[in-house]
Amino acid sequence: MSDVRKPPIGRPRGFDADEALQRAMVVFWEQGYEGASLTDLTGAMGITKTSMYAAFGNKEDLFRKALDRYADGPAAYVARALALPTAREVAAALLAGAVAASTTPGCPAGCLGVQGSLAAGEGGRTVRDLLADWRDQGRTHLHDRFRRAVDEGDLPPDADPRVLARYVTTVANGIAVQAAGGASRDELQEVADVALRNWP
Amino acid sequence: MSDVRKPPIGRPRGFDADEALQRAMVVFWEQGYEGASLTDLTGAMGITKTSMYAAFGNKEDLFRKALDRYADGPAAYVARALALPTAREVAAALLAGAVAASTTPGCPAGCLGVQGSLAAGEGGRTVRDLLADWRDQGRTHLHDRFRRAVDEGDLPPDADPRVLARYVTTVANGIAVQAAGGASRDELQEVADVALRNWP
DNA sequence: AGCTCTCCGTACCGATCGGTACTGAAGTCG
DNA sequence: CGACTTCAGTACCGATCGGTACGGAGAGCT
Repeated sequence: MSDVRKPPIGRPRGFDADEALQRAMVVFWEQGYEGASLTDLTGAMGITKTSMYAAFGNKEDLFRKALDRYADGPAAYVARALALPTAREVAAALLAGAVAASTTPGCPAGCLGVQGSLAAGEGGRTVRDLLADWRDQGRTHLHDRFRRAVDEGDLPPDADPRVLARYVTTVANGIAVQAAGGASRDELQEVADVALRNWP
Repeated sequence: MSDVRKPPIGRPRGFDADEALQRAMVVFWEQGYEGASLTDLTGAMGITKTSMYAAFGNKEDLFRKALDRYADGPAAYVARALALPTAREVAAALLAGAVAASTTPGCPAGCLGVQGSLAAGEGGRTVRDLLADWRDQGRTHLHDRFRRAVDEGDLPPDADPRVLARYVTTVANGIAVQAAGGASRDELQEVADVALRNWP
């Protein structure tokens, strides 16, 4: 913590760590945490195991960093949606973002935060809980946003921001599952539209 | 196929195959297909690997049989819901059933058909596709049921049974993900209620 | 009894898992 | 240049993966 910038002594690394992390994220996204072997990961990253361990720690650390990158990249729509002026716009943008992110051509179908690890064996419990916390954090932010909307009169006073946040999150999660099963972008956008027809 | 009943020659098996399959189903439900090792499975089943292979084939066959059992057991609410007289009752029973099955005390949280395998490595693709087909089959049945409801005048003529079926399925899948993340039965039932507030 | 067939426990198979030690090359400094 | 440091590749680690060969034990039949 004393010196955040360390002088580049020695041979500099011969690969782009950002690019490598991006590739790793895609592999985790497609195959899940347990389903992605180090061979799969390093193969896609274009580096050897040694380089991966030196640069990222271990498999679990790599997944954490990949999840951070996912949050800042494909899942950045969440933060953008939360900043919109009305609760209805927030909900609509969140679901539209989930549909878009889960059906982006060239990217794996679905959501890393869901299919990265839903059920896991002994070794994958930590990551499973990490993802559960990650999803729950998104739901909590939405809850806070909807509570504010009630305070501001944007949502009617009898609206329950807790249940609404859980509802929107549930639909978004369901969209991810549907996308993983092959549903198309248009089909899922129709679902998102239906889900908001009853907005208070 | 010529003789469906084969005489019980030789030593009869010393364990209850139904009970063993039930235990295996629970392990798959809790840990997913790839996350459940043969050691986990046979340990919970109370038999050895040899007995398992003799009685069920291999791991993939065991999963198939466990999924069948899941469909006839915890997921039997689907067939019951489809037989209800009105589309609204069908949808409500389906979501309530998903909530109940995903939050049954003493059973793993969530739905085997979802968390059994959403994303998988090389070896788990077959099972992943099997589950995707399984989910899609449920959606198709719901689609048929809603189309019939439109024909019968139970649903308004402008209702789109395809989108409605996809919507209900999506919410049900989302409920499973939420349950896997620790959501309670009451919270999810509230979500199910909200999801049906706009029913046509 | 004696035969036959199956069950079930052990011990083992090659492959792969995540992770590491070691080596030689290659870049950056004095 | 020469010292230093980190790179990347190979070869390997013990553990575990799904799956099997084998052999003694036990139950049903004649």
